[in-house]
Amino acid sequence: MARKHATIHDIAKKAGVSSSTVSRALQDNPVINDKTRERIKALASKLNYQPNVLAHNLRKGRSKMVGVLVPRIDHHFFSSVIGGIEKVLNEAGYNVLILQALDSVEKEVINVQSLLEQRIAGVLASPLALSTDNKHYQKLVRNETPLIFFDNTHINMPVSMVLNDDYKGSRLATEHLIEQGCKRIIFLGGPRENYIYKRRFEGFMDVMAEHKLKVDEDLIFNRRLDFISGNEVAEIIMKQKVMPDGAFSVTDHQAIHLMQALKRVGVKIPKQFAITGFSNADYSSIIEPSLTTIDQHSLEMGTLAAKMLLEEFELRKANQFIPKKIYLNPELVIRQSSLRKK
Amino acid sequence: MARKHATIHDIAKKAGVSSSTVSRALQDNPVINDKTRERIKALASKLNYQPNVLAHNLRKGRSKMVGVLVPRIDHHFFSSVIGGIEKVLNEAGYNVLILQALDSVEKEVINVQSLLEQRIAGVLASPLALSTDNKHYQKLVRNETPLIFFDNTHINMPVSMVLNDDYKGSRLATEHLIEQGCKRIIFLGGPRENYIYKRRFEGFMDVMAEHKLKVDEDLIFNRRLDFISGNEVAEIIMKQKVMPDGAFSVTDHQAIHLMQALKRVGVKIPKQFAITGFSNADYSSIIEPSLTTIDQHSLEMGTLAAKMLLEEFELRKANQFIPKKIYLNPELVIRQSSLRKK
DNA sequence: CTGAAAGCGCTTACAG
DNA sequence: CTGAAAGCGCTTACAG
Repeated sequence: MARKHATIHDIAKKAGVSSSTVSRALQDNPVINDKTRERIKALASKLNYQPNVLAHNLRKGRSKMVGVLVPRIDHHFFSSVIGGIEKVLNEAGYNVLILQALDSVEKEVINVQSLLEQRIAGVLASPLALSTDNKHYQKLVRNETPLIFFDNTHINMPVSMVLNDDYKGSRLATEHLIEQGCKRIIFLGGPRENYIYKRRFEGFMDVMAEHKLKVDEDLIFNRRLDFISGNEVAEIIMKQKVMPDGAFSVTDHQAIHLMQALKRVGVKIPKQFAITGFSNADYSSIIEPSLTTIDQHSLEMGTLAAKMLLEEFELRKANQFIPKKIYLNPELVIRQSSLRKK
Repeated sequence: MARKHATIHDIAKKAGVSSSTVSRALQDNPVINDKTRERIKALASKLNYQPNVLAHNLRKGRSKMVGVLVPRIDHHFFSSVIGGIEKVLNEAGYNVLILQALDSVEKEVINVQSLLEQRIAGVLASPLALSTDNKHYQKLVRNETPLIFFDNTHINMPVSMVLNDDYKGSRLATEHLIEQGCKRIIFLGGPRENYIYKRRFEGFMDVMAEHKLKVDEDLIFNRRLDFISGNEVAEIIMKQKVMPDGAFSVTDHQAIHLMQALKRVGVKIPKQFAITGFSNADYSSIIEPSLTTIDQHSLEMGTLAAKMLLEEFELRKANQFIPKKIYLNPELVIRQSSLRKK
C-alpha cells in the first residue's frame, strides 16, 4: 500500500505547535494568528500533506459522498443523468460514487450494502425492479439515509422520486402513430413487473381504446427483445393476414432492431410501416431512417434528483422531511421513422 | 443525516462482553467460543448492525476501494472497460469508485486529489492527455499509490500500463483501405498532443509511405470533428480536383458524420468512397452502411488492467514492483463501409 | 490566540 | 477463550 502520509501530528511537531492549532490553521479558522497559519500551510504543502478523509468523516460523523446506483452506465440515458447529478453535487462539495447493478438484483443488494458501510451521505438510485424485493432499500430508509429514486422506482416506498411520466410519453408516441394513419399497431414491451414498462403499456392501450383501434394479442410482445429477436418479430409480422402498419416500442434498441429486420425483408419505412422508440438514445438520430422517439430529459432528471437530495439534507436537519414525487414531461421527438405523411 | 448506527460497543454492552470479543466474533476469528460467536452475531443482526468501513479502514491503514478515472463514462469503450475492471476487482473483494473527468483537466486533477484523500488502495486511470501536465499523477506515484494507466497514458511515467497498439490498429485500417483500391485517402485525426492520436497518425503515414501513396496536407484533418463538421469536410472533399476515394478516421464518431455528410451530397459509400473508423462503438454496427472499424478489446483491457493492479499490490508488498507495459492487439472488423471489392 | 484531552468506531498486541 | 488498553488521524468543547 501507499507510503505513510504526513499527518497533522507530523506537521505540528515540525512547526512546534499543537495538533489543534494545525487543524484549525488548515481549516482557515480565523481564530488562528495569520503568521502561524501561513507557516503551517507552507509546511503542510512542503510535506505533501493530504488530508485523511476517512478520519475526518469518522470524527465528523458524516461524509461528503453520495452514492449513485444505476442498472448500467453504458446506456446513454443513465450516463447523461449521472452527468446532471455530478454537476449539481460537485458544486455543493459532494463526491459521487457510481455503482452499477449490471442487471443483477444480487449486485444491487451488494451495492446498497456497500454504500451503507461507507456511511454515505445519501443515495440516488434507479432501482432494477426486476423483482418486487426492496428489502435493501428499506434498510436505507430504516437507517434514515436520504434516498431519492429516479427514472424507475418502488412506487410505494416513503421515498422522494423524480420520474418520467411514462404513461404520458407512451400516449404521445401512440397518438402520433395514429395521426400518421396507422391502424394496426404492434407493441414491443418490456417485463411487466417493471413499473416503467407497465405504465408505457397502459398508455398505449388507453390511446388505442380511445381511438377504438383493435389491439391484437398476438402483436403484443411484452418482453425484452433480447429474448425475441427483431427478425423473429418481423417474421411474425409478415405472416399476418392483415399487415400491421406501425410499431410502438418501449425502447429505442428494440425499435431499431425491428426496423432493420423489416428493411431486410423489403418493407419500406416509414411508408409501409411506421416505428417509434422510447428514450432518445444517442444513436437514434444517426441511424437511417432516423428514429422517432420520446426524450426523457435525462440531464434535467439528474440535476433535479440531485437538488432534491440536497434539499432533503436540509429538511431532515429541521425534521421537516416529507417524501415527494416529481414527474417530468416527456417530449415527442419526431424524426423520419414514423413520418408517413410528409 | 442518518440515524446513529449500532456500534460494536453497543453490541458488546447488550451481550455483556467486551468490544474485543465482539470484533473478533464478527470477523469469525476461530479463537472465540462458538456459542459466544453465535450469540453475538444474532444480536448484531437484530440491532441491524452495519460495520463502519471508515473506522475499519482508518484502523487498518488501508481501504478496499479502487478508483477508476475515465474521460467520460458515456462512451461505450469506457463503460465496457469499466465492466471488465469491476468483474475482476469485485471478485477480489474490492469496491470500485468511478470518476469521470468530462474532458476537463481541472476536474481530472480534482478527481485524483479526491482519491488521494480517500486513501484509496489503488487507481486505474485513462488520462486525458489534453495537456502534458501530469503533476497530479506524479503525486500518486510519490505517495506510492499503485497506479495503472489504460488506453491512454503519460508514456514516460514509471507506471504500469495496458495500451491498445494504436500504431498497429491504424496500420491495419490503412492497409485495408489500400487493399480495397483506395489511392487518395484522407485522414481524420485528433489532437496530436494526445499520445493515442499521435500513434494513429504515425501508423497511417507509414503505411501510405510504404505504398508510395501521396498524402495531401490539405486532406489531413488533425483535430476532433467537433471543430470541423462532417459537412465541412465533405465540402472540402468535393472541391478537390482529384476526388479522394477513402477516409481513415481515428474515431467512429467522426467517420459516421463524414459518411452521412457524403451520402447527403450523393456520394456512394463504399463504391465511390470507403471509410473506416476506430474503436468499434456500439452504434457502428447498426448504422448503414455498417462501419468498418478497429476493435480494441475493451473488456479484456479492463480485466487485464485490474489484474495488473492486484498483482502490483502483491509485488509492492514484496518490494519487487517494476512497471511494465502491455500492448493489446487491435483487430480489424470489416463491415460494409469499406468494401469496394465484393 | 493556543493547547491538552476526549472521542469518532474500529482492531490487535499483550496479558491473563 | 476473553478483556483492558492503545492507537489509526482527525476535530472540537473546554480551559487558559
